[in-house]
Amino acid sequence: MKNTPEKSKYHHGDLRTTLLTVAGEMLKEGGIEELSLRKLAARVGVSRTAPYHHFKDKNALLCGIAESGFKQLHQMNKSSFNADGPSTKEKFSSFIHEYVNFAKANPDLYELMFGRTIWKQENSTSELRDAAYPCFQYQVNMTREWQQLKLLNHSGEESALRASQVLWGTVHGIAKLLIDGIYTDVAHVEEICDYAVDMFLVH
Amino acid sequence: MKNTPEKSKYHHGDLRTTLLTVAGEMLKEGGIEELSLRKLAARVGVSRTAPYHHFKDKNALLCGIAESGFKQLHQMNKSSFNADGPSTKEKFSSFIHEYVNFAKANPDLYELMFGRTIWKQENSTSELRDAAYPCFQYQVNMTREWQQLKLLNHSGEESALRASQVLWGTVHGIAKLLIDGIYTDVAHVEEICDYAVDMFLVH
DNA sequence: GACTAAATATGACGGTGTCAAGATTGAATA
DNA sequence: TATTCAATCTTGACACCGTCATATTTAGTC
Repeated sequence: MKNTPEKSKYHHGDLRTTLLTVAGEMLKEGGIEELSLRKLAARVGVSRTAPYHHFKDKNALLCGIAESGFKQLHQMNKSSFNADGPSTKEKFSSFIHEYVNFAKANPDLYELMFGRTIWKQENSTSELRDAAYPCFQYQVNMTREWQQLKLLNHSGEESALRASQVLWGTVHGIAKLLIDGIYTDVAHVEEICDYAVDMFLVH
Repeated sequence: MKNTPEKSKYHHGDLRTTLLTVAGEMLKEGGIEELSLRKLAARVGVSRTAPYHHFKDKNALLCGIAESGFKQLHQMNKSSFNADGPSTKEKFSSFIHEYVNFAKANPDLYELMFGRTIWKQENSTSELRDAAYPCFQYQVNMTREWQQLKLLNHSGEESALRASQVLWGTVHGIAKLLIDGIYTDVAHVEEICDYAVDMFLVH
């Protein structure tokens, strides 16, 4: 029975999900550079090559981790945007803050999700793309609404796609500079985000 | 004589700079993942451990490459900002475009310069920081001037540092999303930059 | 010419991802 | 129930990698 998530005897029975879970833990503990297939296998208590029956290679495993990250991020955006209480302007501010804080709270996961390791040279799994693209698209949709409500500073012809690319670029850039250790004053993240919000809002 | 850059007989005589040059070439050709100390040594025609007499470890070599990258970037910003012809508004636009295009033209170098490999966990050389920090500071100075000329959209108390962090975040984020293969429509870079400029300018 | 320190080379170690081939197991079939 | 079979797991091996300890060669100085 595949559906008993309890540990079987010799055939692990649930290796795939276990690998993803433990790999996620290792990522959180020691960063991507501490995550090797061999250590992972050892920690799960399985031989070095056992993971290869569930993931084509290391890249596929990383894609699997990133995939769940995008689902998380997408969910976060949705529940924030669909909240009842706050005004649209507040929701825009929330998006900026929550996005950056997501990256700040899960630095290594975020690094993996948006790193070239996964995206460059056809490395991305189709499952990963199926999780990531809707997440990207949702950001465009949010931006379209903000734009239609005349919230965003801009002159000339409007484009939800372009505006979204700029907004996303901004939060992504701030997050990256923070995560990678270039913005060293982690304490001031909220101030930076507030300032970004203010620079984008029409006054 | 140290100052003869011609190839000596057995003692290379100029290994340090040669290593930096060739490593830069390899970076451009095959990306950071193709750049190993062993391949580099082989290509230069020297034993595997010879580089260790000129760089403490691989990280120090990478810092050396990044260092020259920051000097390039700094120089680019300076000459653009000090140009005689264009208006201040045009210079602001130039900064955005040139920054992103620098990253686009030297993707692997840029990746290295701002990657966690170099910056995380005390990896950065003091020489690297001496090249990078003035480059960062210059961006703050440019931003201060744009701010004083009331070019940038914003309400409330102004901060050159915060504004610069947001602007830098934006160009960095756009560059990264581009480089890492997430923005796949490389052809539209200029449009995205134009849109960013428009969103930041006061109207 | 002898000496010293810098520069280079060789050998070795532990680590990595991954492939090929064999062993074990659970489930379906006969 | 007995047999077969495919999925799963293990062992062994290979080619890389960064880096250390050690030996060798060379360039410059007294």
